[in-house]
Amino acid sequence: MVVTKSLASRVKPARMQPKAAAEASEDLPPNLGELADLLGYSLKRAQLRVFEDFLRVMTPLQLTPAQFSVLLLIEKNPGRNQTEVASTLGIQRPNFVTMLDSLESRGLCVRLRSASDRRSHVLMLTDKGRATLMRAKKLVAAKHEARLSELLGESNRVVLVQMLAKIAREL
Amino acid sequence: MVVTKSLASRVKPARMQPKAAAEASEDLPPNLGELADLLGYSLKRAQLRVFEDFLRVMTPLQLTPAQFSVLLLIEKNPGRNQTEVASTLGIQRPNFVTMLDSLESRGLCVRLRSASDRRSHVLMLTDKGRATLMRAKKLVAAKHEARLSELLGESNRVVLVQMLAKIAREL
DNA sequence: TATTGTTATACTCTATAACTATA
DNA sequence: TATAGTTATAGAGTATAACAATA
Repeated sequence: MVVTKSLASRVKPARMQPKAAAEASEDLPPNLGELADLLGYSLKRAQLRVFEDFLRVMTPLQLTPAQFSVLLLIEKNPGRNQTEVASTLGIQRPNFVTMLDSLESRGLCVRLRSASDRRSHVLMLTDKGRATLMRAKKLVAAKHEARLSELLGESNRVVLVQMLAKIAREL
Repeated sequence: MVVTKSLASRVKPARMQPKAAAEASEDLPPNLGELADLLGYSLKRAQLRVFEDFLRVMTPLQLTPAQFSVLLLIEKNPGRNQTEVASTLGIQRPNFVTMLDSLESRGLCVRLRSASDRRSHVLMLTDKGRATLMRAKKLVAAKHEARLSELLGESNRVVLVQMLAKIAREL
């Protein structure tokens, strides 16, 4: 690639690359350089890849990672209200309303008026929600986490999760 | 995020969970349960935390992680066109236009018409771009990556990056 | 007065189709 | 015909203010 002189003169030339000596870099993909050592960069790329694989595996059940986490949390903590579940997952309460609308309209969970505090909605899984979640867990374990375990080795996978949890907790 | 930091940092997460979480913890935060073992979950939470820290450290230079990665890639691979840089970073070409508009309007980089193919724009850093990037690198190394290294230990930090890169590459 | 769920809204990211100018 | 950069646009995800019902 040659640069027109009048335009190029506006910037300091970063060492003219000899056309023939441009060797590998002319037709090969760009070099990541220091980007490859940046934790945030590999973290983001890995997260996108993992979510992509999660969605692929979960296609038959049509559950996003966020929806799956909501169902898991309600199952483990039945009777909690929207504020509690949302804040545990780092979801803003207004945004959680739409998420719940979706899950409830699919018959996976219900909002029940609390008798002790009539402002709050107690969250519970339906039978269908429990059944769907059980199928989802099996899919995730058998096709998603298993694939990661195969790629990294199970002990490394566990170490990885613990390091990530530590970052989320303590950074 | 409603994660209590000071307390959580002192407590090693117990792998054993009480059988019925609902009864015992009416006033405690909900139990994450199986969520804590899901790689995708800790991956996402860690990624948000790391980007948050990056933005905090980068406040004086007003560079997002994405903008920083673009500047790094242009510095390392001067003379590449928009399509090459964007696709290397996993950015859609239409979205890259706005990003470049922003960086170019701040005088950090320039688009030059290629003489060999007048359709494409060759990307280069300006002097200001190089200076800003150098300051940014120093901030990231001294305040951001150093903090992660302190948290995990440098050798663990390197291992973590390599595992994440492997996921991004091979999953 | 404070809190729960909700509505409205806005801003960022991301994804796709289609246009233009070049090849 | 195909490609590079661009425009327009639409869909997620996320953040904040404010309101009604309830405490």
